[in-house]
Amino acid sequence: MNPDKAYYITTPIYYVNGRPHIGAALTTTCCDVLARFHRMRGRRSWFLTGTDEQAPKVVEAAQKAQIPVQQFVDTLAGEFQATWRRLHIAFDDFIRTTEPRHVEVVQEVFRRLRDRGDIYKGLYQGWYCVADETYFRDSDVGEDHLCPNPECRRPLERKSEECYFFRLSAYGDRLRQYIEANPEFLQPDFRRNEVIRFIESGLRDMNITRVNDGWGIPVPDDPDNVIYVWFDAVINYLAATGWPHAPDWENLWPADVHLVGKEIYVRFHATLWPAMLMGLDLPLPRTVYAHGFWVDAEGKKAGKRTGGIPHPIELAQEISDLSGAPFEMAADALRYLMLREMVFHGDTEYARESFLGRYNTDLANDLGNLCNRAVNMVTRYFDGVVPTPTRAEEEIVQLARETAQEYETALGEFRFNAALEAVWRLIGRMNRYIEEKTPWKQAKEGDREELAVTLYTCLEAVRVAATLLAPVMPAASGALWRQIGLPTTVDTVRWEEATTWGLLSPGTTVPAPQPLFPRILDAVKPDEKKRVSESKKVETTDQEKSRKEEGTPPAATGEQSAEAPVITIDEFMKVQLRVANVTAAEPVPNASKLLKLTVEVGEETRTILAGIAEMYQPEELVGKQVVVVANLAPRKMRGVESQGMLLAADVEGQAIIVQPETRVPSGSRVR
RNA sequence: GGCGGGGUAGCUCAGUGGUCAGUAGCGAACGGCUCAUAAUCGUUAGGUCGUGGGUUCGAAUCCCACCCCCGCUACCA
Repeated sequence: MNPDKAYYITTPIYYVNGRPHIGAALTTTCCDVLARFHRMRGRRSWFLTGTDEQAPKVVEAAQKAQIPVQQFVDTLAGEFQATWRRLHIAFDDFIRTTEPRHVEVVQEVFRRLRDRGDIYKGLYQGWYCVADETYFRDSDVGEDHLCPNPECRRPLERKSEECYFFRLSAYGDRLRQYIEANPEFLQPDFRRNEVIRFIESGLRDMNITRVNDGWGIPVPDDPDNVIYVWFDAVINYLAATGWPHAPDWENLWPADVHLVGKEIYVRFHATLWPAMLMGLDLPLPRTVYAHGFWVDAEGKKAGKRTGGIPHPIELAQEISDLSGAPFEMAADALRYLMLREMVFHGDTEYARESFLGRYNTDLANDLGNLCNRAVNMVTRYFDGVVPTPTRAEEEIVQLARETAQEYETALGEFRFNAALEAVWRLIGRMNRYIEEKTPWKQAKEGDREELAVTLYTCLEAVRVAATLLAPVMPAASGALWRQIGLPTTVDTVRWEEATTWGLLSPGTTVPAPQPLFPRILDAVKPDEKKRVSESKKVETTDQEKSRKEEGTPPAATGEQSAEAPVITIDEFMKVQLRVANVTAAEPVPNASKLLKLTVEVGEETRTILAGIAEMYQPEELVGKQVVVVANLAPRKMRGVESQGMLLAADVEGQAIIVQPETRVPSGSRVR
């Protein structure tokens, strides 16, 4: 193995269509923690993050904001970097897909794969959704030519064009073999199974270019086309190493970890990207790990109150405001809280009360107060000078050593919460230790020798805890070290300091004790006005191709009013709405949402399919009057032709049918 | 419907055949202590381990069926 090979870890590159959100903050913080951890252990580590700026959606967002595209992406890329800095994220490199170094490598990859026949030109016909950046086959698109994604439903563009395909279909077998031979490659385990099943279902060649409309990376020797966003995006991991010309690119590649959210895992990071690398004859990343999302309590038991999920900086600011802690400490608190609350492999409910509550219990009460009471007693009983212990408390020394081991193991398995729990077991033990030793009695009884042992042990334990926590809370660890009189900083700290007992020198002077994490006094009561009335699931990861949000930066959390275009009365009158009587209704086989209705529209009998099975029983519909679109082109679904469309109100995804206020003749025109 | 994940103490979860299900965290109750940020420590909370079968000397843990929840996906024209 290359002895100069760095520990290379990446986040996905984030879309610059809005500000960073807490999901991106989670991914990025996790990477930062791992990078810091490995650095602390003496291995060179290299942490890459960046922004994805080549997408058509970016152009859209810029236009909407009425800002030149380049300026738009510059601003947002700057905002990402600023956000990460404020959250103490020490990335080593920040790649932007508009940078020449990225563009050149994308084109080089394209050339190489084309030369070996893995990229070929073909004809693509289909519907394209700009918002989702996805093509749909004819069979997926209805007569209205709206995006089939139920949460998008924007108008599609018809595209019939020559474009390039990546021969993904050729890599299924090799991928499977590789995945099965390398259990570390895809994690967690159950995700690996999903990938294998996805591959078994048959990989299709992927269309990877589109017509050049002035934004995007031109196809080499064919500048009328630009490279499609996914193909482009994943290459950033390689581009940042300097491949293929930089002499030391192999000191970075292959990546040790690609950490991504689960939504971009199966199709892109676990299949497309590895297949591309195979085509380039490059080694695959050692591990690709998918984590889950934050979700809110929507759909859970009624009465559970939660708000929306705020932006990370705002959340840190709120913690700072409520507690009185400086922003840097609050930012570290947020880092801790995210990692401690997250069940990393799965989805986790975000609850404001839970975050703030844990701030108090874990950080203020357990850790902060432990440090405070220890330092306070040193000040009170030893004039602020670290006493000389006559012996070591073997049990505590042993526990500290075990804690470090557990922490190390857990981080190696991406179990951030378990790593932190281990540290808190040490902290909890120390609070108990103080109760057992009752140093205030030792002081009163003049047992200076035992008192020295007790307090020194406490300070040492705080030192070890601070060291273990340094990757997670770099600023807070610094504050803890300062509080016990040490000059240690996150830049100089080494892992061995966590596994070596007794590094704090007796005679050291400690500063006057101060609460590091001041308690939040009214955390229990949710702050009503702060609560953003919100809905649904708040996604949280990385580069969400499926993101529904508009590309505007502000924290506007309201519903996306899909600003309908104004139409004329003539246009409206093209739509023939008529009252119909439902004469029969039955479920459609193999469809959970569809009902097949037989309706009479005047003299005419029609079959209409409606997606209302979740709200209505067939029998309760018979005899009802409904409103249908009578002149809609027929469309087959589940093998049944629907001759019209039933009108229904969309209430959070549930369909409520529209009826005349009193009974009217069947066939009556509605307008 | 297909594929995947899950249903364990009030809440969040550990726990993949065997001392009576967890030393778990939060919340709650009671008690102790006073160095400390109304902090901390102790005790308590007696939960049909979703339901019904089966395998086994023995299952929360294996098998089958069913119910419910979540994710991806197909179907709401």
